[in-house]
Amino acid sequence: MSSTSSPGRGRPARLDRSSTVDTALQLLDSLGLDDLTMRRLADSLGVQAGALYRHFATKQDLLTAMAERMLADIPTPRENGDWDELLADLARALRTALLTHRDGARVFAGTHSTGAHTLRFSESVIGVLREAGFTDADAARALMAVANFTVGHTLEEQAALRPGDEADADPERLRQAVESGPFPHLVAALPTLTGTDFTAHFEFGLHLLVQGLQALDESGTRRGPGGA
Amino acid sequence: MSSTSSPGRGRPARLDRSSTVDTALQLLDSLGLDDLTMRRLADSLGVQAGALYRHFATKQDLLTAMAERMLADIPTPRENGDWDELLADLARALRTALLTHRDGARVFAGTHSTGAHTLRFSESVIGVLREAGFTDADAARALMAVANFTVGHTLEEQAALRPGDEADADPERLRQAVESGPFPHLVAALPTLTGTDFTAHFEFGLHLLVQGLQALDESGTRRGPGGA
DNA sequence: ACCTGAACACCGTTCAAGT
DNA sequence: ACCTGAACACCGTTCAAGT
Repeated sequence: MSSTSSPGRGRPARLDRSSTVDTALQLLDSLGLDDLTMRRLADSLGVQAGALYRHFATKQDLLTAMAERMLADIPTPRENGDWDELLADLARALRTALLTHRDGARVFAGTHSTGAHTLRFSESVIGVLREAGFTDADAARALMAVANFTVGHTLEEQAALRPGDEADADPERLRQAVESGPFPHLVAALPTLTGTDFTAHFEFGLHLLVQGLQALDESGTRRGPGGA
Repeated sequence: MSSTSSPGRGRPARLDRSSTVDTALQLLDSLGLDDLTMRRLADSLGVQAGALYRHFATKQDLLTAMAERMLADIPTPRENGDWDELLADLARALRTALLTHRDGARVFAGTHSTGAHTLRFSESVIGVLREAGFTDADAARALMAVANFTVGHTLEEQAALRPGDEADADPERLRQAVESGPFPHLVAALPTLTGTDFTAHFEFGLHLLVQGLQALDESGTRRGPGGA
């Protein structure tokens, strides 16, 4: 809204990290990660490619800043609420954040931001779990499990929605391969495997993880009934 | 052992897909994915880069064949045994297969093989679950959840073990970022988060997924006690 | 201080021509 | 049939020189 730069219009553009990341994310959406080059980004900014290196040490540094930016809008969890719903909402917010940009999961998976947004997300997940009574170690490992599942899932989801024109070169090749071999169980599962309700797939896996944590909670914490 | 090619020795090497994939995987281990180029692979095979395109349509095609090969040694599950242990063993075998090659998870995540080894793995997972009484759809979604978690985890594991010299530029930067901000929960979780017992991390997440499936099994199947 | 111009050392891929 | 040689259209990154 009140951005100080109008990238791509005026010729003698002055760069800064923030508006460069903005433009890079727009370019990511229109070109995809494979075609997002330092030279094309420089063009979009009205600048020579070398100029980018005053602000980002490497392309990897740029990608890390883009990944960090992607998590900017993930909200902090409510103060009240059950831990299992708060945790699920954080996982959903992460998936949504990655889905917001083309190849978002691939950018995120290829980087390791230690920026404020990324840390705030981790703090939220671990906070929800520690305040629910989980061990420091269990909270940390639950964060990793949920984040790794979410990234893995979204990587698949965005890969499945990528190619050619409308939907499916992949499902058809898979179907043919499965049906021409000794894979009876796969044949039965094929309708679901090639289905495109990725939200349902994600919710299934997320539910398993949350259920697993509930089992751990009950076996470890020894709560009396009706505890406030 | 009885390989028909001696890549890198004789000059007028004849190429074929199988031995080219062998050499590519060796090169992957020594150079890493970012430095594995068609030209370097061609050099290793004593051939010009263009010659590779008689056997692989694109580099992506080569990478898919490499991913497929990585799963070659994953065994079929025993006929007897509890479904939860069989499932966990398949997940462990997938992680091990990806860990066997440098950047293995990155290669695998970037491809979509429909080859025999990949299909056999999927068939095994779905078979274990369907024979345990799970729905076709639940078995399919459980496969996706377990595979996505395993790939996501191994991506992180191999990324953490990559860089510079021995261990940690990353953990130190993370520690400093966490401790210089308002992240009390993260501080408490930091020892576990920066810990290097990736097997323990993996087993934790895997346990959550299996527990979740057990809960689903019990709520859905309505088993009497002691059923054989 | 920040950007340009130009270069360095590469890429994936294609394709006529050789054998 | 399969590979060579050479090219095409690019890359990420560096750095003296300009302003």
